[in-house]
Amino acid sequence: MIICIVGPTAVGKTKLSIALAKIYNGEIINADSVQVYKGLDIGSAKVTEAEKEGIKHHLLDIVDVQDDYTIYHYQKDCRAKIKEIKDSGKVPILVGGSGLYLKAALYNYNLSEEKTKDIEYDLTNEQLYNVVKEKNPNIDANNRRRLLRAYNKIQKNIPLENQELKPIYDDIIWLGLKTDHETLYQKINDRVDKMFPDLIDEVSNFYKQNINSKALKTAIGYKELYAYFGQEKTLEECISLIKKNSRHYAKRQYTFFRHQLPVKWLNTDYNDFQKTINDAINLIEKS
RNA sequence: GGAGCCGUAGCCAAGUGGCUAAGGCGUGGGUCUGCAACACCCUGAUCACCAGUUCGAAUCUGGUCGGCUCCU
Repeated sequence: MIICIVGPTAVGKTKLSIALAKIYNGEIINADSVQVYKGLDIGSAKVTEAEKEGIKHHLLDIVDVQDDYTIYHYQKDCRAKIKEIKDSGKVPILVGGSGLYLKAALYNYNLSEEKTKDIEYDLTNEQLYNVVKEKNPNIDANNRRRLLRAYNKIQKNIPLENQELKPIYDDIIWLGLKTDHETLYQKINDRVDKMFPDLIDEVSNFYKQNINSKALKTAIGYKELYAYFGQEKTLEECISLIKKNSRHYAKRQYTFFRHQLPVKWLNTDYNDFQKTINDAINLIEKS
């Protein structure tokens, strides 16, 4: 059995995962693209030692912020951890909001290490699209990043994958935590407010060292504060931007989990979390 | 009581007689086989109300309602 707990940011995944780990003799594998980095603790809402309650956690703090970690690395690391935990007779519990990371780890994505990054070509989107559509007619004609990705592959003679995607394990239980939008948005706002002022220290440390890695340029809570330290925005503007970006992110997460993965949903009951845990157990027992 | 300004989508806002009322933000809905906390797409209007002028009105005129500023 592999349990996957997904859902938007701030919905209570961490809490549920600890409870289930205790019940099912599980160990937790992080499935969050930011929490793999060392030092990105507050902004990514990483579990604290106290919150872990002695449950073993994997794939947290495994890379330095200046290094780039991608879906390829996650696929490899996560599969290794699943095997390791299963071999020890325990239940792997994957927890996180990075949908593509989970899908890559658990589905038959055919990834291999790429030494070089995609290069920019002096071509318009339309020109790229005209080449790429021959191999992948479904590609989004406006999405330059994905067009470039496909174009680079074509230039390097790497075939564009088109085999059917399916899970590589047959014992995955997908649990999705959700709550109504109003409550969730309130939770997100509260969570962001509580990150301050500590988050400022966390980020200024990296800013002073002039680190501009992928993680810091893309993670919510970090990229916004860089604009504050760069004096492009006031702190107040940054905070509301962090909240806004978190809300947008939560919305995209819902969409991804709803449509890309066979998730069984349950509601978070903030007043009686034991009820949420029981609901989760019921879903697991039925599977 | 008098004078002036204003009323366009949830918010901001362009348009001041003529194609189908710009745009931004938010909201909602999506896409996804390698940067995924990424990138991208879709989404809305009895132009305050009523009457008039006109071939044609958000735009001009009158009235009503509402708001703001100033004067007494």
